[in-house]
Amino acid sequence: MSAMNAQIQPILKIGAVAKAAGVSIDTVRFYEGRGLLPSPQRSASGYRLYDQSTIERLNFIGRAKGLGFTLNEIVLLLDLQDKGGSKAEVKSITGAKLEQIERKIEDLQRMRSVLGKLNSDCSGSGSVTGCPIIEALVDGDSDDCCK
Amino acid sequence: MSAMNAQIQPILKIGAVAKAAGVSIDTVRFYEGRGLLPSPQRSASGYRLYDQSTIERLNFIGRAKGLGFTLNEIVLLLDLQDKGGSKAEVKSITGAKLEQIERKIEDLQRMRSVLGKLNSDCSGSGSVTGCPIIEALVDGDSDDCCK
DNA sequence: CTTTACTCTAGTCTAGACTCTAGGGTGTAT
DNA sequence: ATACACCCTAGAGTCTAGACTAGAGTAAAG
Repeated sequence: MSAMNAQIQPILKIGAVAKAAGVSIDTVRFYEGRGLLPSPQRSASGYRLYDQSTIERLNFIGRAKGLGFTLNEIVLLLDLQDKGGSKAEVKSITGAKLEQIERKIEDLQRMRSVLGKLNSDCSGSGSVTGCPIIEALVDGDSDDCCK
Repeated sequence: MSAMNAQIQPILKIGAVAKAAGVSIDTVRFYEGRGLLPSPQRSASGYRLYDQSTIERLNFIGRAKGLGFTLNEIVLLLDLQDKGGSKAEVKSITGAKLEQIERKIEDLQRMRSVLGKLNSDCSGSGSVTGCPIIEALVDGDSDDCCK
């Protein structure tokens, strides 16, 4: 009964999990060092041995990264999942991230509007003398935008 | 005639230019090493000596940074100004930056919309079990957004 | 048996923009 | 004379997210 269960989960080496999750082998080892993945079992010769759940965990990490979370934040998220946190804790992380994203969007929009205006003000022909872009940088017409 | 001119520009030491431009002394030295500032004159004892124009140059750098340019790009911009480039060269730098900013804004907006939806889907009370945010990360409902 | 593919550790390297450290010398006010 | 602020150099450290390397051992196929 217990002797058979040992074979139920397919045993994967690092190359296989990496490939299945679409990351590099280096990344898998790096995540282990950063605490995103637990230390795996090892074969007699020292090879890391994984099962399917590691692929899912790697996918979780990839999705969280895609939403803008840093690895440190992902560790927190994984911990909440592993150790059973509260929804409030999850929301406080995602809420903070959302605000961060919003602030960054606003910054970039300000940059875009200033730079877009300067860019269209500049004729694009002739020497740099009198270029409105350079002039703005020199004498500070763009200061309102810049911090 | 020429003997008098030597005193017209106030001579500033590094701490004074740094303070006037709102950057640290380290930053001034760092910019010198990176080629954003020319090697300044030195006093007999080796102190760096600057004049007003350095403060303006530091302000230029600060404004360009505020618009999203990297130090390497700012070197290019300063070179165009110093050595007299063309408006077209300036525009090619700012145009590329503008596109970069636009792409970044789009990325962030995608993140914001996915994360915002997840965040409002989550009640925020009770254990993490069944939290829509975690679930989305686990089973990939957010994959469309994530790259 | 040999080739090829895979894995191991440990450490270095990248970009970007600083920031800090150690161990000194200089300048001025009291 | 001495305290104190200021300045010098060279180089290392910080943060993020890995990529890459060397040198060595292991596994599977022909």
